Amino acid sequence: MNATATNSADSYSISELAQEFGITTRTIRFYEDKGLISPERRGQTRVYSPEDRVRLKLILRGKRLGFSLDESREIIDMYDPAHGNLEQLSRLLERIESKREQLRQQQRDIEKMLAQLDEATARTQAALKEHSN
Amino acid sequence: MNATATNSADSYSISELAQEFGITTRTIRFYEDKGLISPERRGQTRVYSPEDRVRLKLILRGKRLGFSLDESREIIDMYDPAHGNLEQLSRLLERIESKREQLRQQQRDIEKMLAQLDEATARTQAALKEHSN
DNA sequence: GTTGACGTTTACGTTAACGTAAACGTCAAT
DNA sequence: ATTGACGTTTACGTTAACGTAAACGTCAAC
Repeated sequence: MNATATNSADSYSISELAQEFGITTRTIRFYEDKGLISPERRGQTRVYSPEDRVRLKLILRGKRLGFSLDESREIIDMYDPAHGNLEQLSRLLERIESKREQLRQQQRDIEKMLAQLDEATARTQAALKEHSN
Repeated sequence: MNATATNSADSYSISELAQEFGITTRTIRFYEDKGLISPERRGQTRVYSPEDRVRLKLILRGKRLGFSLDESREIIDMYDPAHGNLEQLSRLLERIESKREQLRQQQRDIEKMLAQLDEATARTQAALKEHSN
């Protein structure tokens, strides 16, 4: 009943993660190629930490919002300890605010679309009533 | 001061729409190729109606939400008079509800991302304070 | 009458995000 | 010792959504 049967610490195999998130192992390796995840190696085999899992989660969440991998990478980079100098830090703040604005735009878009769908539902149900003549 | 200087009714040229929405004319023609817009022709020239403009708006809104052109087409199709038979109508209702669920998922994703960005802001500001030593 | 702004079609090029296949290693089970 | 499940690398293929260039028509302006 344990997801990491043979592993001592919290770690995952590539196929475990693939199955959990409904993606292929090829996809996960592709993300590694693009520098989004860097799992450890036990010999030649990839071993994923809980942090790696979180990164995957963030990537897929970004995907659902239509973000590119580069954009997701940006968001992930915003998460870890801002290690830069003062200028880098203020630019980071700007980028964060920029993302925030983008997300707010998406919220507005969603509201409008949901309203449209409400209307569509109404019209369709009306058309259905017409059919019951 | 009129957007449709030489036109009698409400209509737009391809470059007017391109400029208004910040896209290229090539993009608009591409959407036409894909069957998302079907402007009239005055001779060989495309003439866009207000309805065409709305369609464009919906497409671009979909884009901002990461929807493919096919998905946007679906949403647009949901808007016009549901002309089908009873079975088609109920399937339409299902598709609408499906889209609605997808949008709700996006709302949740956005909430979580915004929370992450809040944390990121806090950490970055903390790092900035460290710098003022 | 030619220049320039705007339009057209046709077609090849490009980038992102994987899919898919080949060819191979490894280890547990039969 | 061979089968099967899982892992690896390398590499070519694919789809979506345009970009870009070529080659041309049209119409008002100079």
